Amino acid sequence: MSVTKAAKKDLKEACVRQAMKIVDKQGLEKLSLREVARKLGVSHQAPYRHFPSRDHLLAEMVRRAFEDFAKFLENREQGADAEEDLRSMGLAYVAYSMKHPLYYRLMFNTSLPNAQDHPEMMQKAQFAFDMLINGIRAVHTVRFPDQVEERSEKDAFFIWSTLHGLCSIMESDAIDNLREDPGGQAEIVEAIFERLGWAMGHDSKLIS
Amino acid sequence: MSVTKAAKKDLKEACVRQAMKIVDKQGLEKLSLREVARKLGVSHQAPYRHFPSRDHLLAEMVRRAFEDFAKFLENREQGADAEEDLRSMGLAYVAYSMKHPLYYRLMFNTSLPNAQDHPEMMQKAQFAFDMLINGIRAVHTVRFPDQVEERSEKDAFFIWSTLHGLCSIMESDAIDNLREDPGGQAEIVEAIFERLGWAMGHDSKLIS
DNA sequence: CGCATTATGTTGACACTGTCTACAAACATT
DNA sequence: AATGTTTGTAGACAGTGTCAACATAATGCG
Repeated sequence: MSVTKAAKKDLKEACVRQAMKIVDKQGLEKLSLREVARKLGVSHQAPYRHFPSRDHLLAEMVRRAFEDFAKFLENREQGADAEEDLRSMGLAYVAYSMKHPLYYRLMFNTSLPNAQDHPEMMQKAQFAFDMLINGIRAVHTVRFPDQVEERSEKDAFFIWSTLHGLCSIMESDAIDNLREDPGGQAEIVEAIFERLGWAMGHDSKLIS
Repeated sequence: MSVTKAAKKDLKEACVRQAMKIVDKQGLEKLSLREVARKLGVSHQAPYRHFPSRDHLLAEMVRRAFEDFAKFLENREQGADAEEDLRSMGLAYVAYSMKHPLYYRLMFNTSLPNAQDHPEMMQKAQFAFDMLINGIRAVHTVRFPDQVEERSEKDAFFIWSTLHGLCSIMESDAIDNLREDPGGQAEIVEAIFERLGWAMGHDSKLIS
């Protein structure tokens, strides 16, 4: 059996791959170390030689998900200007959460008991967040050159909050359950990006 | 033992209360029907006379959380005008998530395998969402009287996304972990509400 | 090479969990 | 009081994470 062979070669790698496959097919709840071992044709204790506990396997999966996520964001098609490019990154964010909903949940919905016990994981998360901040800085450098640092971080949390909320809500089917006129998540996504643009482009001197 | 007495009186009620207590103290993961029964001094099968499965107990807890949440939103201090009142509701939303983080997770982060199997729960969720939409309608009736229906639902999803994302992110300690200058979630909350206001108050005739 | 140390995998056990079945007690209704 | 229904109990089964003791394969060193 090829799987078993792969396991013999590098069980740690095989465990992670198999765990990802299980999460992808059966959801996070059904993931168990014992089933990973079973599917790989090894004893139920074999994975423990490579992961001190179930949470450590989880953390490694989250780390990879962040890595994959960041790579996906980087490979987006670049926009014409900074603003277009930021929008493109936002759309890529949402696209990823819809393409890999379980990886997305892995990253943002998995409550690791103590996240700071897994620093490599946090580092990848930080990297993804920095991508967002840099995109925003690029926009503000053009639009509000004298307020770049003042605005960027706050805008980053604002945009991230909105996108994360949107993705979480979309994944829960809440949109179709709560709307009177269901269908068309795309319509909602478009409306939200429109409003994000309004909030970002706001120049306080114009209105208040 | 008073707990046992209470259990004898109405075991179903006692189960829910005890389960809430456990979730509050030990987190969602540590919640088990058997421990609920143990703490109540009954056999491990007794709760099954009142809940067909663990998920049904979960669903009942979520239902109550939504009820409690809606009540909390209703009891906010009313704002002077519609706009102030909507802001007050948003702040109450965030305040609740910080005051009862585990109930909040119960509502929005608990992945019930099949949510539509628990209609009473969904109904309470719908009720809470309707409160938000009505608050927004009140604002638009004043501000954009000719676009109320056109804007309200989309704004509702926008605001909800942002608030939900904000609460999720705050609960995960990500803010303090990702910021260079940690501390002061309040600062972030304020910035986000400011931007929500910008996006809401936007009149397309003014800018584009 | 051969031996010793280490890394890796196996087996069995323990304490948990949710849930099924079979039984007993308590209660209500006729 | 007899009967049937609701409610709680006891035991079993399959599943889980994890610990301890053992076996084997790989590695490095004399």
